[in-house]
Amino acid sequence: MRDKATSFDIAYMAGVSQSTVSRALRNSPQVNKETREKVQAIARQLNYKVDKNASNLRQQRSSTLALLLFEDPTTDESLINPFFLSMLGSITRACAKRSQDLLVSFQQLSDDWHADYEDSNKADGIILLGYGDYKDYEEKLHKLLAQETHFVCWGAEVLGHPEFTLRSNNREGGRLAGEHLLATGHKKFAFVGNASEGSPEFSARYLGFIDALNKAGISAAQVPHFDAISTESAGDKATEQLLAGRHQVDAIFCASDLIAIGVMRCLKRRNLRVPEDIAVMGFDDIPVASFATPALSTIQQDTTQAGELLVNNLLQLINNQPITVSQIEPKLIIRQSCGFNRT
Amino acid sequence: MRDKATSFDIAYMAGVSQSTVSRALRNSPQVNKETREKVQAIARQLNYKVDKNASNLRQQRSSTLALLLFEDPTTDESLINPFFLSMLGSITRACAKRSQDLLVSFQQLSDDWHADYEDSNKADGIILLGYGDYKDYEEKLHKLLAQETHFVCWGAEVLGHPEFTLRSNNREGGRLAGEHLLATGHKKFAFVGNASEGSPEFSARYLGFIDALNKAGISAAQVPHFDAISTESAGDKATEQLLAGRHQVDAIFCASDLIAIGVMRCLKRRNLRVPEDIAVMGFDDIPVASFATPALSTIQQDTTQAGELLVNNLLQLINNQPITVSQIEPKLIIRQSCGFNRT
DNA sequence: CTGAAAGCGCTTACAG
DNA sequence: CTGAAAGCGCTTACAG
Repeated sequence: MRDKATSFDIAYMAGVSQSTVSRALRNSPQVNKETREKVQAIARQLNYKVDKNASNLRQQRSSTLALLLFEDPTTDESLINPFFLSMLGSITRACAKRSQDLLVSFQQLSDDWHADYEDSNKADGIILLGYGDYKDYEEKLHKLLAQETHFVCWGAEVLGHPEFTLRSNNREGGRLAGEHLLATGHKKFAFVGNASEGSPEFSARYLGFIDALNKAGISAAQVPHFDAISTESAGDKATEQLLAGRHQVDAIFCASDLIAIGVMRCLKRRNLRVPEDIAVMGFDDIPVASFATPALSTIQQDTTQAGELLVNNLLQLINNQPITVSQIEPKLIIRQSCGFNRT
Repeated sequence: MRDKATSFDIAYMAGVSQSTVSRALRNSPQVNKETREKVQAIARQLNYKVDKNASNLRQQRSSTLALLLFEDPTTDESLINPFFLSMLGSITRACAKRSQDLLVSFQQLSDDWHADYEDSNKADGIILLGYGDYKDYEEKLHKLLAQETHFVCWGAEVLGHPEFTLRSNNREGGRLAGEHLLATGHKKFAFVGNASEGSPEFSARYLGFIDALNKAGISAAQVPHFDAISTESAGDKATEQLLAGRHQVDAIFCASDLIAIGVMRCLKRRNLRVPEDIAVMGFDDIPVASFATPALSTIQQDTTQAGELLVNNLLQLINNQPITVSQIEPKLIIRQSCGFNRT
C-alpha cells in the first residue's frame, strides 16, 4: 500500500514546523521566500497533495459545486435531453476555470431529492437543471430556500428570487422564430409544446411567437396549439393529432428541437415534405439539429455563456456577493427546414 | 446564517454521548434499538446530515469516484462525443446505485492531468473515458500505475493490466458489421477510421470487418482504408478522398457513428444515395444514429452495462477485491442505411 | 517570519 | 449496550 505524505513529513524534511509548511503551500506572503521555495520543492518531490477532507473540514467549505440534473420520469430514461448534456459540458468547463470541483447527480423529479449536498458539506452550493413540470418541484425549491441552501437554477423561476434563475430570453426567442417563419413566406401556423403554467419556458416561447404573428395581423386564436413534453415521441404524436384535425398548416414552431425532430419524423412518414409542404422550426440548437434532414432551423441558446453565468452566480451567492438578474440572448440559426426568405 | 447541527447537538438532545449518536446513525447493531430510534428521530427532526469531510477524514476514504473525460484537442470543442455523454449518464446512475458521489472533469489530452483526485483524497478512484490517440496517454496511465492510483478505463489497454480496461468486443462488432453489409448484397467495401496502433478500438473493428470479408473471399488488400478521427468532419473529408480516388465502392463501414454521419453528409452533397448507391454502417449507436436520414444501421455498445461494470470494477479495485476481465457484447442494429437482407 | 496549540466533526478502539 | 478519549490532516489565531 502506498503511504501518502502529510504536511508533517514535509515539515520534518524541510526542518521547519508543520504550520510553516501549510503557510508555504498556500503561498502565504508572510513566509520567507527561501523557506517557501524549499517547502514547495519538497512537496513536489514527494508528490504531496493537500488532503481535501482535512482542508475542507478545517475551512468549513468544500470548493465543490453540485449539479443536479433532474429528468421527467415520463421521459425515455436512456435518452437524456441533449441540451442539458451540452449545459453539463459548459458547466464543467466553467467550474474548472474557477477551480471548483463538480459533483454530478441525475435525479428523477419524483425522487426524494438528495439535495443534502450542502448540508453534508460535500458542496458549497447546487446548480439545478431540468425540464419537467415546474409545479412539481416548486415545493422542493422552497424547501431549499428555507434551508438557506445556496442554489441557482436554469429556467424555472423561484418566486420572490428572480436572481436565482438564469434562462434565455425565451419570449424574444419565440419572436425570432415567428419572424423567420413569416419572412420565409408562411401563412398558417401551429405551435407544438406544453404552454401551460407548468412550463414557463415553453409558455414564453409561445407568447413571443404570438407576438410576432400579431404584428402580421394573425391572432392567437388562428394558431392551433398541441401539447407535447420535450421528447421526440411527444412531437411525433402531437403531429398525428394536428394532421388528424385537418388543420390548414404550412409552418410549425416547436418548443424544443427534440419535439421538432419528432414532428419531422411524423411528417416524413405521412409523406409531407419539409419545408415545401410544411416548415418546421425548433428551439435549443442541440447537435442533432444540424444533422437532421433537412437541417433544422432553430433558436440557439448559448450554453457556454449559460454555464459560466450559472457557475459565477452561484459562487457570488456562496460568497454573499450580490448577483444581477440576467438573461441569455437567443439567436436565430437558419438552416433548411423553413425554406428561404422571400423578403 | 444557518447553523448546522452536529452530532453533539443531537447527543445533548437525546441525553446520550456523542459516540452513541454516531453509532446509532450508522445503524450499528450494538446500540439499543430504542436509543437508536430516538437518536434517528432527533436527527431527522433537525435535518441533520453527517459532515462528509469529517467522516471521510476520519475513515480515510471518500465514497466518491472521479470521472475524467478527456478529449482530443483536435476535436471541435463544443461538441463532446455523444457516446461518452451517454456513458456519463450511465456512470452517474451506476454511482448512485452504489452510493458513490461522482466528480466530473473534462480534460484536454494535452493537459497536465488533474489526476490528483486520489492523492488529495477527493476520490477513492478514477474512471477514464476518451477517444484520442492511445499513445498520447499511455505514459500518463503508467504514471497513475506507479502512484498506485485506483483507476479503470474505457477502451485503451493498460499494458500488463488488462483487468483495468473495459471495452466492447470490438472485433466481434466489426465482424457483425461486415456480415450485415455482405448479407445486404454489397460487394465493394471501404473502411473509414484510424486503424493504426494509436487507435486500438478502431483497429479491432477494422480487423473484425476484414475477418467477415475474408470468409466471403475478399482480401484486406481489396478494401481501401481512409483515416479519420471520430468526428463528423473527419468522416466527410475522408469520403471526399475516397470519391476523388474513384474507387469502386458500394459499402462503407465507419469506425464510429460520428464518422458515419459525416460520410453520409458528404455522399448527399455529392448526390450519391444511401443505401441505393452506397451503404453506410456506423458503430456506437449514439442518439443521432436513429435521427439521421436514412436512419443509420450500426453496432450498438451497451452503455448502461458498460457504466455499471466500470463502476463495479473500480469499487472492487478500491476494496482490494479481484476483478475479472470482461467485455461488452456488441449488437447489430439494423435500420435503413444498408438496405435490406437479400439472403 | 516562525512555532506551539487549538479545533473543524466525525469514527472507533478501549474500557467498563 | 454506552461513554471518554484519541486522532484523521489540515488552517489559523495567538504569541513571540
